[in-house]
Parts: sequence; structure tokens; C-alpha cells
Amino acid sequence: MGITKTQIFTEQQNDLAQFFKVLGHPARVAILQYISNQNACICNDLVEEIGLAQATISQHLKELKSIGLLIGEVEGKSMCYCINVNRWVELQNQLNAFFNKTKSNCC
Amino acid sequence: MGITKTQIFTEQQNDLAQFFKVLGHPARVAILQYISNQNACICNDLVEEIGLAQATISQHLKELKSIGLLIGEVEGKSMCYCINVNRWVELQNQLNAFFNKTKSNCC
DNA sequence: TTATTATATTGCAATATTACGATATTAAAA
DNA sequence: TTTTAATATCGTAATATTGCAATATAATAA
Repeated sequence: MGITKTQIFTEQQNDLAQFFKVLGHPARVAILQYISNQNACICNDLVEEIGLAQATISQHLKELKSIGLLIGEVEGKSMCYCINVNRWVELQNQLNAFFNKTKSNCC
Repeated sequence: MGITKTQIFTEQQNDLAQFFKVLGHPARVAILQYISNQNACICNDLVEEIGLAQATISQHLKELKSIGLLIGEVEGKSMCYCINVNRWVELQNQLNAFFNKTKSNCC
């Protein structure tokens, strides 16, 4: 069948999982790290930097945008991507809430 | 082509992504939450609780074990799964390190 | 206007994931 | 020993993801 049965889970569970899923690819981790290492917004040095085709990078950027982690701004004929710090902190908090709540009492 | 090009990323990036990936499914989030809500180690009430086939649950448990988050102990003819608290905290720290390091200076 | 350059989108092939029925496997119970 | 119950593994169908070439789009440069 292959379809994730989202209907049987809570919205919170689906959202959390979706967020983890987007971060669950090394290219997307690398993109976030690279953007954060630049002092200014970078554009698509990413293609050269990461070593994947332009179409592939564009796709990964789209997924990062889909959970609100990246903001893209048009700058002439190129795009300036940067991290959405508010969303970033929000997700980190959400994630820590999950980790802290999910504590085991057994074994 | 469909293969993730792990060779072009660092081990740290691959490990982090792998960890996120495993948590990136609502069933696995739900499993962890359910286990943590029980005062004692639970076994496979999970099948009834979550609403997926036994084979599917078993598969998800295997993935959670693969990153060290779960420990399984034989208990008669059933299995007692519980969260590996040390690993849990370790992953939470790793994750926070990633979030804290990856801070944007731009926009 | 016609390049040129940067990025996004489309279409597709290769591979991975999800889910489940069927079938082991293992341990207690009868 | 045979049955029963709990879990794991195998095989497979449906779907999703990854990656790229080709193409579209949009903005500046010539």
C-alpha cells in the first residue's frame, strides 16, 4: 500500500513527524548549515557548495520553505535565502517539548 | 535516480539526518509517546493502541531500535520495549547543538 | 531586442518507504 | 507433545522520494 495512514494519528503527531522528515535528509541539513555559516544571505553558491544538480537543490529548498524554515527574497536575477529565525526557535522549542515530555519511567 | 548521495556529505550530517528521518513518521512519534506514557515497560498493546498491523508495528520498532532509542527485553513470550534514556538525552543534546549552531545572521 | 544568467518546474528513471498477509520462530500453557 | 500467543521476518503491492536533464520563467546585460 505504501501510504502513511495520517488519519489515525493526531495533528500534533503528524506535524511533528513532518518537521522531522524534512530535516531527515543530509542535503537539507547541509543547506541549513551552509546558510548559517555565511554572514550574509547566500544564494546559489549552494549548487557548487553541496554538489547536487541545480534542480535538486531547488527541490530541497522548496521543502525547507514548506515548513517555514527558509525565507527567499528576490535579489536581481538571483534569490537570497535565509533562515527564518522566529520559526527556527519555534521549532526548536516544539521539539524540546516533545523530548522532555517523552521521558521513560521504566527499565 | 533515487539514491541519496551520502558520500558527498559529512558523517555528522548523515547521522543527524538519519536520526531526524527515523523520527519523521507519525507512527514512530506515536509509539514513543505511548511508551513514555506508561509507568512500566509496555509490550504490544501497541498494535491495538496505534491501529496498524502487527507486522508494520514490528517494522517501526526495528527502526527505532536501529538508532538506539528503544531497548527490547524478552519477557516470557512477549517483548518489553522501553526508551533508552541515555541515548534519548544524547540525541536531544546533539539536536540542540545543531539548532544552536545553525543560527542566521542575515535578513 | 537578443543574449545571458539564475532559479523554478516538469517529466522520468532508480530507489526507498509504508503497509500488510503469510509464514517463521519462540516460549509458555494445556 | 500439541496448542496457543506474541513477535519477527519475508514477499509483495502501492506509493513516495531522490536526482537529473530538459525546459520554462524572469531579470539584467549587451
